[in-house]
Amino acid sequence: MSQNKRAELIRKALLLFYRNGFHATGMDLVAKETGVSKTSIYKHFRTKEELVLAVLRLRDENFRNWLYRRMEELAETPGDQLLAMFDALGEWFVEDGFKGCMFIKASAEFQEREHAINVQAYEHKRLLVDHFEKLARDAGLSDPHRVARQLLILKEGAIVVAAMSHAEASAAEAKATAITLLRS
Amino acid sequence: MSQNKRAELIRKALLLFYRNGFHATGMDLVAKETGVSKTSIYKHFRTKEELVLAVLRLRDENFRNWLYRRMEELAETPGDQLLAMFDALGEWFVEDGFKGCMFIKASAEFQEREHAINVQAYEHKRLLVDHFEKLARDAGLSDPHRVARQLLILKEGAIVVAAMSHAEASAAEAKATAITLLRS
DNA sequence: GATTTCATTAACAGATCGGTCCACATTCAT
DNA sequence: ATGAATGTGGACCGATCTGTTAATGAAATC
Repeated sequence: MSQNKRAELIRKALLLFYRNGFHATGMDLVAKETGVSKTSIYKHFRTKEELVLAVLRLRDENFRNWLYRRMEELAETPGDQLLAMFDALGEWFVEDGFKGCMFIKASAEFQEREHAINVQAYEHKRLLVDHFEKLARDAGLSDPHRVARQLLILKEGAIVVAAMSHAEASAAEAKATAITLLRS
Repeated sequence: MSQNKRAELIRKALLLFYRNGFHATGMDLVAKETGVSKTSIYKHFRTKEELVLAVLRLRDENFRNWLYRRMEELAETPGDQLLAMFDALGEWFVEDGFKGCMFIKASAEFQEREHAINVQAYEHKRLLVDHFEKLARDAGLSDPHRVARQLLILKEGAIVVAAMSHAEASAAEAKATAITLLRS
């Protein structure tokens, strides 16, 4: 299997897991939908868990790249970029395939805290917070670490509310909260 | 099976589903751990889904009762009670069995938005928002509905962050955000 | 062109899934 | 005591789960 086909397999598996959930998506379905036989899949991933981890790595890369780029496109200064994150999220919420945060869902399905999947999901959030903190520091805010974590809470909350109730408004509400936060 | 045993079954099933997840907890395990045979379980619940729904009803009742009572115990005025919610959440986060929000996890595992389980999870959040809104109105805040939804976002975000990283600090961070919000 | 190598596939394990059937134990009215 | 009714548990059902094996096809090397 070429590197291309491997990447394509991960890409398609991501869509399946995102749409149907991890436990609810069997490897037979993955094989059928990707057109790659189970034997070939298991040649490259020793277990389903390894495939899930590869999918989460791809998701982390895609999501952070998209979010960071969109934040830069929507605002100039670091402070405005932090606020623009919620505009970017609002765009995501109204996309057709939006189904909430894949890492929250992964964390919900694999509960043991030591589990590699949970560790990776947490790593994704840590990278986000680090980025927020850098922006907050560049914006000259007094407690960048604290602000970054508060913004993470607002982001996660907005995603959860949007996923459960199709309430695109949650992005705007979280942004309004962030504005009062950054002005305080 | 008496009404008592039925309630006991739901109570024990709740712990299993909360700890292990819904799909990952089979009915055989439920039978084994509750000491009730599958035949008896299926006499009272036609499907696993019905049992899950009963569990979520119990969880909704328990959680809201606990939260509302704790908010009242911790603060006198409606405005302070809204803030005290985050102190109550902080107490929850450090409890031994804390594993995040059961409704977020249910919603993550049963994705179809029309699914009865999702509808019920959303109903839980709606009842919370209604309560927040009532308190916000009693506190004389200018836009109670908006504030209530912003507080919901903060609550969900704090829970998600706490569940993924054992960061009890998230309750305090969310509270600090809420304070700036209510003062603005 | 023969042979080695590798990838792919269908079929198959063994376990577990949600859900059912049946034989039996218990209770109750007669 | 006896018959009907009810509740219970363990064995069982087909489907599906993750993961493997054996046979096949194609491509590459000599």
